[in-house]
Amino acid sequence: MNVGQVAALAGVTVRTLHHYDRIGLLSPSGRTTAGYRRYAPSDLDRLHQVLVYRELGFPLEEVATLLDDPAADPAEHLRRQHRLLLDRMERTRAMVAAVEKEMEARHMGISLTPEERFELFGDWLPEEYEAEAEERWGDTEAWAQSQRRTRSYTKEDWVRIKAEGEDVERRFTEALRSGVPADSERAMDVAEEHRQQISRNFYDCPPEMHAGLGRMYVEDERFTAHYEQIAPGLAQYVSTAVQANAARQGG
Amino acid sequence: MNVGQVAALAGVTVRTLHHYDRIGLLSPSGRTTAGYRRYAPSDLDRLHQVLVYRELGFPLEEVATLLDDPAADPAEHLRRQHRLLLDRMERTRAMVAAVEKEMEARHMGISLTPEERFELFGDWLPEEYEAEAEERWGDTEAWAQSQRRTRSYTKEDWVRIKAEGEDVERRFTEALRSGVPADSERAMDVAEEHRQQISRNFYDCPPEMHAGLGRMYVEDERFTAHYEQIAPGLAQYVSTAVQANAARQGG
DNA sequence: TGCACAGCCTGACGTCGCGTCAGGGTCAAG
DNA sequence: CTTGACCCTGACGCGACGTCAGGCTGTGCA
Repeated sequence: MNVGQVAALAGVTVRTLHHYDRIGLLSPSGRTTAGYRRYAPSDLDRLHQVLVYRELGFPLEEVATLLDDPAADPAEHLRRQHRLLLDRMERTRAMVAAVEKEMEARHMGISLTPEERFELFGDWLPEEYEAEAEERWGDTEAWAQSQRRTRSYTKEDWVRIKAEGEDVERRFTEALRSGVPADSERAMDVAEEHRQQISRNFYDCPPEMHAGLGRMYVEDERFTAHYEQIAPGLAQYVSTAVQANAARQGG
Repeated sequence: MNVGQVAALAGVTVRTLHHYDRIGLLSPSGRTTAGYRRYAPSDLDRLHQVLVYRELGFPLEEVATLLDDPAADPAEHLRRQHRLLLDRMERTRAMVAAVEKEMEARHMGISLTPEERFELFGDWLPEEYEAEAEERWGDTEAWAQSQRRTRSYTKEDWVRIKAEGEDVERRFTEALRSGVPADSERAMDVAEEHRQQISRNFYDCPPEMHAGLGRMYVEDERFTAHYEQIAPGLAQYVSTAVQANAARQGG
């Protein structure tokens, strides 16, 4: 195969293949008399490995050493790639969760701290941080207030949305107080309205995601506190109702 | 906050913040009399957005236009980031599946075509490809043979592993022929041995992953053909047994 | 009070992984 | 035998920083 064909097959440019040849990462196993690069099947195998490692963020030089390691059989590469991909999955899942948390925080008018927001970036060393935090950045409450002030809301929208939210919370509280079980139809109906309210006012929130929020209400103290402040036991109640409703929707 | 503090918090280098200042992507809202950069809370918010978009692969200039768009409120950024992260999840999931497929192909001695391997890279246009494939790359069987020949196995290991695999397949076939249900204990036990064999000889294969392989046996004609060639109905039988065994393990 | 040392500043050059010409040879179809 | 698609080798450019160099600032402690 010629460069152009390989490039088309692999989804890279010809220039990329030239580059890989130049730096010795992937040299075609043959040339025509005219100097055309000719790629053999084994070259394609190697190119594939290169692209996977590249996608995983390895610098090309390191890819070369990995692939040129005579003690590494193909299965080892596959295992490593598999492991790294699972790592990426986990990282992405965590980022999705973080974005959803932020969305929900906005929804509830809670302000996350900068530390929480940056938690996913860099190799976070909590113990190193904890001690220095106060000294370095002083009064955290001032920060939080500042955060709150700098948020940009259209006043009237905010008022309406807030009223809607409080209405749902009030109905949850009533249900809780009158002893209606959290997985009852009544509670689930309020949960469903909660979900639709989020979808209308903030972001598309399918049942599965709503269930994730429900879990967060009991797992994250910030959100737990918001509900517990309204009525003791409300966090767990809302959490259960929301998850039950999601299960009902799911089938 | 000074640059160093912001850098530590966000997990980037000071140089990166200098760079973002220089290109106008993120200029601190203040300076001390000595010229020190002073970052306000709102600067941190922006930095966070920058890092998320950067992580998602946006060039910095585009990040700037996104963030400077006056018509885009914070919620819109969150929604976009959420969508893009879900896309990435899906892509990663597909790559994991591809690697697992490749591992299993090796396990069974099946050779995937280069097209299959590259399927995930570049925006794959199958219809454009289909027609030209034969003309451009000729006899696919020759390719496949070549692939097979270029694989590097230690002969004796390969013989042993192959014998083990055939043993399990034989026991599956016997179970099928004697009318034992695929979700019976006997069939599941063979499935479990199948799983452990993979784990020993090829790659760590937890029950969940094994279940994924089971699904592939009926969904991918290449693997279906392998089993159907041994005995009609074996592909579905193995698939069911493997998934039943995974369910048994899982709880 | 002085000074050591961590932290900040602004150039300026280097690196990595290519993109993008420029200038010129090759090959299959018509 | 020409036309147009495809190939070659430089060579320069670019994005997103890394990495000094040379010099100013801020602070803990002797």
